Amino acid sequence: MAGIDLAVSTVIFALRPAAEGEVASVWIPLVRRIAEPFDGLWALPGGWVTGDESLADAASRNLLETTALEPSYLEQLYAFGDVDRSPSGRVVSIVYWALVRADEAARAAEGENVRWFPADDLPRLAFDHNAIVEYALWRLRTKLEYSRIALAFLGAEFTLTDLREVHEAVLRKPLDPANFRRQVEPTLVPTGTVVSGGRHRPPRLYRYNHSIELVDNGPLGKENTP
Amino acid sequence: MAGIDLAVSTVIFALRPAAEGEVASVWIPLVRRIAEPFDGLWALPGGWVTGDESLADAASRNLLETTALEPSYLEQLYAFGDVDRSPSGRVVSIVYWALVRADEAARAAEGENVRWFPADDLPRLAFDHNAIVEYALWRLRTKLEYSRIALAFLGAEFTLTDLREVHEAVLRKPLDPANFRRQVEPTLVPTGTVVSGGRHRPPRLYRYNHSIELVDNGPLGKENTP
DNA sequence: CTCAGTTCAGGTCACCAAGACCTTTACTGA
DNA sequence: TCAGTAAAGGTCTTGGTGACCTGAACTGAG
Repeated sequence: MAGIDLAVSTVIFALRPAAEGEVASVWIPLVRRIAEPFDGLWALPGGWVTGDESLADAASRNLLETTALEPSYLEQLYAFGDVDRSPSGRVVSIVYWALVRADEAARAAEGENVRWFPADDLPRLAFDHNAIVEYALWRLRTKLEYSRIALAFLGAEFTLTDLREVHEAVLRKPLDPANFRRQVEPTLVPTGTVVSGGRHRPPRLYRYNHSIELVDNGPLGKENTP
Repeated sequence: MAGIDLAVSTVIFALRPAAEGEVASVWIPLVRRIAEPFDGLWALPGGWVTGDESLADAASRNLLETTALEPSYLEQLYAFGDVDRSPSGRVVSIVYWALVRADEAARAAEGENVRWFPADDLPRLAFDHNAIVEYALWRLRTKLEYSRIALAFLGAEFTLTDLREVHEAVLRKPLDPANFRRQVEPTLVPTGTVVSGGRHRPPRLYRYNHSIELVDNGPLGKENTP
């Protein structure tokens, strides 16, 4: 056990709104490494685990420090521990994945050392981080189909079209509005109000149904923060 | 990061064959702790991660050393890292779960310090190991329904009844033989031979269909050893 | 040799969820 | 007032599932 360093990293997903006739898509923030190894390359935000915080706390803290983001959903992804994944010594990384709302994402100061990238078109990253993002994306897409994590991308109230566009952005394919409604409406509560202003029939606003679990993580349940 | 110890533990599942009119059930081997903390209590087999082996290798090695078992399936379960989970200091445990065949399980020398327990009726265990086993059981049962891990409990050739009994043991409920056949038969290859000797129509023997993936772990894929 | 007992193998039927597609509703802006 | 647009709500078909039934194939008792 001697000589093994323990790190946490987080794959942070946010939606970049549709850019004029486009569809929205999934983006992630990366930080530029300013030291060896992989000096100059982009990498997942992360850092070392301190002795007095849980793994999830360490992930949240690092995320706040490096990108100023607070996630609306946070879940452990996987522990990566191959012997040769870091040229500078043995590092085991506990990786988390997080979802942030669009308004939250705007707070992430872009700059010299923090930049957003489209999740499925990344440059070469430091360490094994390309593979990690690929796996995180797979988890996000898989989980979207059997749980309700899409809500973590949205605010407290939203229309069915908002929610459908989140699904379409993550899954990268159009969904039938009528069928989508049938599937998700039973898990939501209408607020009673509608959104007027569009050149069409005004959509209803919905809210979470808190009596239905957001995701089913089995006995682990309560780690997330939705 | 100073002062954090990194351990691996494994939840090992095996089936105990039906005992006279009973149904088979899931059992796990535990080791008795012979030092503080929790001296005398039962715990999951595990140990420290050395600097020159991957996490999965460390799990396999510890499993072989403490219980003489070699799993037919091995997958990472979760990284447990709460601050107070060990009274003797900060320990982060990467936990794996494994499946072993019945013939393999017989090799696990029961003795003063290794004993098998029924998975859903355990005594109080050391550390947070009760919660860990509960989560591992949930994963096993969940995964059984959407993948083909049940095959890891069986040998190379088996009847549909063998396979169905594995499912019934894990899920703790009887399954309709006809419906079960319809669901799994397309994923198997008949060997052409039958088993005679029973007081009934002789069942066919089947084999894996290697052209179909055992489980879908996405881009992580190849970590297991089925 | 025959038959009762047992499980395997293969089918039917009703039901439900999902996808494709259509109609009506309700609003805005020209 | 009307054209355009998306919401809301429906129908129809299909595929998968659970419940259940029938015949096939074997063994062992009488």
